[in-house]
Amino acid sequence: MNVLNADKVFKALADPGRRRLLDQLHADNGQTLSALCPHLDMTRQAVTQHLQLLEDANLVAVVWQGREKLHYLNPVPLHAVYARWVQKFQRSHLDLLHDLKNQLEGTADEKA
Amino acid sequence: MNVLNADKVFKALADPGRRRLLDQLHADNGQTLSALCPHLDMTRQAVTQHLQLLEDANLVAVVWQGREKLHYLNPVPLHAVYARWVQKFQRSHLDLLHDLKNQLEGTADEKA
DNA sequence: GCTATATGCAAGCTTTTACTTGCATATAAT
DNA sequence: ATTATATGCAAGTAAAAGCTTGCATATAGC
Repeated sequence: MNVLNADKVFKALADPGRRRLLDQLHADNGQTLSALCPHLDMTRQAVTQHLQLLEDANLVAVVWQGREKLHYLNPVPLHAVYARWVQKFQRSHLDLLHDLKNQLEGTADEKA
Repeated sequence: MNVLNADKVFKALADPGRRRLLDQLHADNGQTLSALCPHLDMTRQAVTQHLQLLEDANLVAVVWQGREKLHYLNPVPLHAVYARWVQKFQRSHLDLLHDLKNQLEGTADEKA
């Protein structure tokens, strides 16, 4: 639960503004709040709130340098999400078409 | 935009009930609405609404069979999310610690 | 045909989310 | 010291999300 709080991570990713912030940091890691603001068509305070959620989800880490707040990406939770939510659901016999085919033909996997 | 509507997918994944539904389908693909309900401590109508969002995000496909509505997982959008949002952010020189080190030491990547 | 089962549709309520405005504080520059 | 820059904190509003209740409809079984 330490590295992956799925709920916080997915909720953090569920907002287009926050995804944009991640892209922004990807383009140039370690940006300050004021550097990030101009990209987002909302007030600085709103951006702060979004960044706070990203931080809570452990997707972004902050380093203070004097009066400046530097933001750094943390890729770990994304990878954890991948391991838990993407790999698990990948293809194999869980494939939609495979199951549909079985269903329609009554081929296999019957209950009894 | 056809296969990946990132916004719909992430918003769909942002709810614990909906993630639970996906897990449920992963355990047993092709379940009916009534089969899915008992796991979710909410009314059938609420579950319907969640499933509708999953369908809109293209994470679940529905096949009608008489009066029964069968739900099937579709792993494709999850994989698309992976390609766009996980792979891109993975390690390499974007690593948090690497950047922090540079920042503190003033090693490289200076603006001018 | 009648009753039970599986589901849909829609209005309304409650909570959460996104955002704003206004003011406060700390660091830096001159 | 004074002024400008970078940010925080908090209350308030508006919109969206989650869920419920109540009624309607269609398929299935007897």
